[in-house]
Amino acid sequence: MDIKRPPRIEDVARAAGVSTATVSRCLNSPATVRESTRSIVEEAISKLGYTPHFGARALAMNRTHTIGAVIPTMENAIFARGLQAVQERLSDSETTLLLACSGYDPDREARQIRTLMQRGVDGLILIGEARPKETYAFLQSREIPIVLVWCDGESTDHICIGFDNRAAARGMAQTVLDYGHRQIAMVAGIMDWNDRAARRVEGVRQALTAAGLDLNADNLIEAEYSLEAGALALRRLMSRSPRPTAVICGNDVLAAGVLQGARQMGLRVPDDLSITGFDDIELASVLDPGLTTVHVPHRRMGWTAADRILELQTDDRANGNVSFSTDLVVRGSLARRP
Amino acid sequence: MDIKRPPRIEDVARAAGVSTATVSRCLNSPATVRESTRSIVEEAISKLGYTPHFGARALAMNRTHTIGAVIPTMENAIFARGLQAVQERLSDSETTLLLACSGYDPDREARQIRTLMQRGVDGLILIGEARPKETYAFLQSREIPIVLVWCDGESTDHICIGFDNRAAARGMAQTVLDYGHRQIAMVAGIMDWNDRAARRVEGVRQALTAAGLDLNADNLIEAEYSLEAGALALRRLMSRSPRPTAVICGNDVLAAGVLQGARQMGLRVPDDLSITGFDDIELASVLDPGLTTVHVPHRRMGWTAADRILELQTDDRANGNVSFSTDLVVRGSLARRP
DNA sequence: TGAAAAACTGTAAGCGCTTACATTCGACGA
DNA sequence: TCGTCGAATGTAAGCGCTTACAGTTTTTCA
Repeated sequence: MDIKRPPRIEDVARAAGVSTATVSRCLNSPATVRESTRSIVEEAISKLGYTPHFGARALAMNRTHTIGAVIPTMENAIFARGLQAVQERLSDSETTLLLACSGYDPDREARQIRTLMQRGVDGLILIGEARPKETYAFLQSREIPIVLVWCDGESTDHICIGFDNRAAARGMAQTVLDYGHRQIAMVAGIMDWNDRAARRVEGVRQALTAAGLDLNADNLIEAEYSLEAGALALRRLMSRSPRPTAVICGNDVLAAGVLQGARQMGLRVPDDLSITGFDDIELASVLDPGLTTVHVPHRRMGWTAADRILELQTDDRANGNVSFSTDLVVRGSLARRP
Repeated sequence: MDIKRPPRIEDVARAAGVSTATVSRCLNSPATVRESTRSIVEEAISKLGYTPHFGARALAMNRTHTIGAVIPTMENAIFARGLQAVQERLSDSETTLLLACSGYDPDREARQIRTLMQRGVDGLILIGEARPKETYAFLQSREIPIVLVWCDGESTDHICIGFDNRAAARGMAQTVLDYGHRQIAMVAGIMDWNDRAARRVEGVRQALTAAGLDLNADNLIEAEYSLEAGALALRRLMSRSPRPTAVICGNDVLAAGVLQGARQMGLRVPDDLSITGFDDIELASVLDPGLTTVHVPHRRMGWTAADRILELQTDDRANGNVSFSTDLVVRGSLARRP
C-alpha cells in the first residue's frame, strides 16, 4: 500500500502536471512562477509529502545550507547559550548547524574542520584564534566564510565576533586589587592553543604588574576546565606561603571548583578567601556565595556570528569585526581583604 | 596557481592512471582492489588532498553516514554528557551527529525531525516517548532506525535505551519519607508531552500514597526547567500551609532554583527545608549543600544508544530495549525532618 | 488588432559518486 | 602453447535536483 520510496521531484511534477523545473522553481525562487501554477504545485507537494533530497540538492547547487561549528566541549555550559543563539538565527534562514567538538585539542579541531568541510558546510564558526598555521592554511585553501568567536582578532585577519579577553581580565584583576587584596593568585585555563585563556592571564598580569605585584609560577596555576582541577589547584596554592587572599580564575567552572575546594578545606568564602570567575554562566549565579565574574554577551555573540556568516554567504565584502563590551558582575564571592 | 575547485574523483583517477570506479572501490571496499593498485591510488588521493563530495556520495549511495538527534535543549547540561558520549561512539564509525533542539515543544520537535529526515540522516535518536501520534506516523513512514533514550519503552514499541523514571522517583520519595518528612511538596517539570516529567510525578505520588499522603494541586507545582521557575515555585509553596519540610524536584535545575529561592527567603537547607533533585548533573555536586539526587547513567545511555543505532544500520532485527538502573545519591540537601 | 516585450514554462545537460555488468588480465593445468 | 576461470579493472547508467537556454504564452502598446 504505502509506497516506501519517498516521493521525488518528478512525482510532484507529474501530479501537478508541470515540469520538474517548475517544481524546483517553486521551491527555490517562487517569485518566478505564476501564482496559479505555484498553488497547484504546492498542493501536490503537500499531498505527497514531498521533501527535496538533500544530497541531490547539495550536488546540483554546490551549497548545503549547513554551517559548521567546532567548539571545545559541550560538557560545561560555556558555549551552550551562544550556540543556541546561533541556531535560532540560522533556523530563521533555513540553515542547519552541524556541531563538532575538539576537546581543546588543536589536532582534533583540525580533523573536525576537515570533516565539516567534507560535508560541504557553507561556512564555519570556530572558537578563538589560536590554532596551528596548517589549520589556517587549510581553511584558506577552501573558500568558505569563516567567523571566529570569543576573540577580537588581535592576531588574525579572519573576522572575529567577540570581546577583549585581556581587558576584561585586567578589569577584573583591578577590581580585586581595589578590594584591597595583595596576595592574589590565579587559576588559569591551559594556555596552550587557547588564546582566551592566555589573554586572560595577560590581563591579570598587567593589572598586577601595574600595582607592583607579580604573576608567576608561584601564584599562577594552569588547570584544565573542570571542578576537580579547580579544587586541586586551590589545594596547591594554599600550601604555599604567603597564602593568597583572593583567587582569580580563568573561568567560572574553575572558580566553582576552587569554591568547592575552599569548602573542603574549611575556608570561608569570601571571609577567608575571595574568588572570581569569568564568563558568567548560569552556574555563577546559583552558587553560594554567588560568583563575582565577567559577564560575556553569549547570546549577542551567537546572533552576530550567525548573521555575519549568513551575510558572507552572499556578500563577500569582509564585513568588520565586532568587539562587545563586557561587564563585571560583583557577587558575594569577592570581599575586601580580610 | 592554486586550482580553487577541490579535486574530484576523476582527478584522482587520472593522476593514478586508473578508472574512477577503481578509486571509488579503494575508498569503499579496499579489499577488492589489488594491493599495488591501491597504494598508487592512495598516494594520488593524499597528494591531491582529495576528499569525496558528501552530497554526491549521499545521492549515489542513499546513505549519509549521519545520524540525527533531537534534544529538548542545550542550555542546561542535562543532555550534554550523554550527547558527548553518543558523539564519541559515532565518530569511531565515521559517522557524524546532527543535532537539533525542540525546546520541549512537540511541534517544534516534529519540524526538527522532518528537517533531519530531509537531510537524509541514517538514524534518529530522540528523547523520551511522549509525542503526537502524527509524529510517530511520520517516523514510521520513513524506514530509518529510531532509538528513544531517557525512557524505558513503557508506552511504545520503539527501541528504548533508558531507565525507569517512575521507579527512580518513587525510590527518591521513599527515601524522603524515610527521613521522616510528612509535609512533602513536589516541583515537577511540565508534564505535557514529557513522559519523563510525568513518570517522575507518578513515582512520587505512588510512594506518598502508599504512606497515606497525597500529591495534588496543593503540594504539586509544575514549572519549566529553569532556576527562576524553581525559585518562584518554592515561593508559592511556602505561602501555603502547612509548609512543606521537603521539596522533591523533577530535576536538578529545578532543585537548584528551589535552593536559590530558599536562600532568598532566608530558609536554611537542609535544616528548615530539605530539597532533592533528579539527574545528577554536575551542578548537583557543586552546590552547597550538595544536592541529593538520582544519578542517571548519562554516558552509558549515550554509548548504548549510539551502538544500537549503528547496529540497526546493518542489522534490522530489533535488538531489545535497555533499562539501566539508577542510584540515589544522598548529599547534604536532604536531612531528617526538623 | 498585431507585433514586440515580458513573463512563464519546458527541455535537457550536468553536479560527483557508486555499482551492475562487461571486459581484460594473469595464473594454471592440460 | 592454449583454453579456462577467477580476479582485477573499466564502462556507463543512474542517484534527484538545479538551471541555462529554448520555447511558449501573456501582456503591452502603437
